[in-house]
Amino acid sequence: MIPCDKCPLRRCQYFLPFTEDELAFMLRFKAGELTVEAGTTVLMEGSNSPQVFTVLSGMGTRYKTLEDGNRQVINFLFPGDFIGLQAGVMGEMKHSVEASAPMVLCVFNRSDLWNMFKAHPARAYDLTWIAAVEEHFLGESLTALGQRSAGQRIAWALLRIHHRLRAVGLETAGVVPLAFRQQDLADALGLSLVHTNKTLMQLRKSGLARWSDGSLAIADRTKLAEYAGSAPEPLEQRPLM
Amino acid sequence: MIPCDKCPLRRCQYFLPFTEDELAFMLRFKAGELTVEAGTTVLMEGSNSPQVFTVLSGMGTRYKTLEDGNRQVINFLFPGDFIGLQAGVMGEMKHSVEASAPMVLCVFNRSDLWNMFKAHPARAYDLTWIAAVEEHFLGESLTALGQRSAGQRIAWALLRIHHRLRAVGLETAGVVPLAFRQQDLADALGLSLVHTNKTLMQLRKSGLARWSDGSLAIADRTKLAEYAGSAPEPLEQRPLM
DNA sequence: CGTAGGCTTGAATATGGTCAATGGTTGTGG
DNA sequence: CCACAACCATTGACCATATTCAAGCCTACG
Repeated sequence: MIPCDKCPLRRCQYFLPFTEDELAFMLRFKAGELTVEAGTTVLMEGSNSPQVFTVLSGMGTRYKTLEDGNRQVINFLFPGDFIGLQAGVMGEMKHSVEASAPMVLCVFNRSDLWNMFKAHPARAYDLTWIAAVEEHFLGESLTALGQRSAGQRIAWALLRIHHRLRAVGLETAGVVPLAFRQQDLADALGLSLVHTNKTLMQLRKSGLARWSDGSLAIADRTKLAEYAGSAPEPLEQRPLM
Repeated sequence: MIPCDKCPLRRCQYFLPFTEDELAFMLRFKAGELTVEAGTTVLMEGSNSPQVFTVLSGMGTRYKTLEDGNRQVINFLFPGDFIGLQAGVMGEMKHSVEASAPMVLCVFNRSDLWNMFKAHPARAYDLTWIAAVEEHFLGESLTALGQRSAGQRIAWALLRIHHRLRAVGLETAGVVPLAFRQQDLADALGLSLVHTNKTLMQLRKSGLARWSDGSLAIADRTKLAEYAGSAPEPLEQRPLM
């Protein structure tokens, strides 16, 4: 198990640094590590997990399944993302979590959360901050689904994913690894698989973005952002739990 | 100014009750009241408000405006909703807030938030809980936009609004007041105004839901939920800030 | 009385969905 | 080593849902 003081994520500028005090707390707070292979369901909608997690490495999806079998991917999970807040404070998960690639998760005990609020207000504040960031991103997603065309949505999603992976140091010469299926993206953006495929093909042919064989290459982010109809967002720091 | 111990919202079963201790804290925490008329912008995207709010009465919208002038309504605001978390913890609002009807807001100083985390972990925990509830609702909205047809979306939205207003005691014989324009609903659901209008008309003709002149009447919630393709959700309690 | 804002309606159009079939790759068992 | 199944990506044809455009109506308000 990687102790928090040796956590590779702490080297990313994307995350706010820990104070000595916080680091000491996290070392005790981290209860273990969970390694899962691609395809594993980590948390189930409606479950009452005794644990909460932080993604240490790998990728996954949060999603909801509807009565009619349709699926909505709420968002994609990348290193540094916190999982299980709803179970943590509300007592029940409102969506499921599945690994799309081999994943390593830091495990925390839900019962320790309350202690954190009592004894470590700074960490509690950070957790709320993380929740606010999540809320912000969901608002962005909602805006994409509500106001953008299929092409713009896909461009926007690829940009956002690229941006997020760059933030955790997974980019090399404009290329990032991407472990999802086209179906996942389609389910995230409210598009059919067929249309998603055709649109991705267009982006590929126009040279704006190339996603195939688990790799996403974006040559000119500014141009893609223009196509997506969204300003390229700056890299804002956020806390890491 | 209504002191928190006399807050009418506390009488709603929808909200978890305060302990004596919490009530005492809230009495000091509440810094004032803000009364605005319909059409007023309470918070602007990008602003760095020194205050955060709770809706005491009235209705409003959270929304984002895009480069092209399009607008996405993130959600509707009702009594008991907390506003400004993002500015509170992240330092900047990511959406705007506008009053759709005369609104009274409880005002809190952003600078007191950190004191709350240090001195009142139970209230801090509740704030995180509120954030998690918000996240849950946004996920539901995302699912509605991504997976449901126009008719289902509108039925779903009307149900949810009805449900929320019932929770704060604003229902009388299946009827709730509703201060929004059709354009607001259209912008919330990613539909055009024209199509929203026609769909509302259909719901009216089929007798499932009747929204006109600022009143929404739902005769049979079960039937409407069936039409919306969603299970009628139970009333879950949440904290009030 | 004139204007503005919001609601209503019809017709033409387009964006994206559905259906159906094919190809490539991987893994498994005979 | 080959046959087969499973899974995912790809493509074409057709169709439906929802958008856009355009106009008329009603009410509130100055």
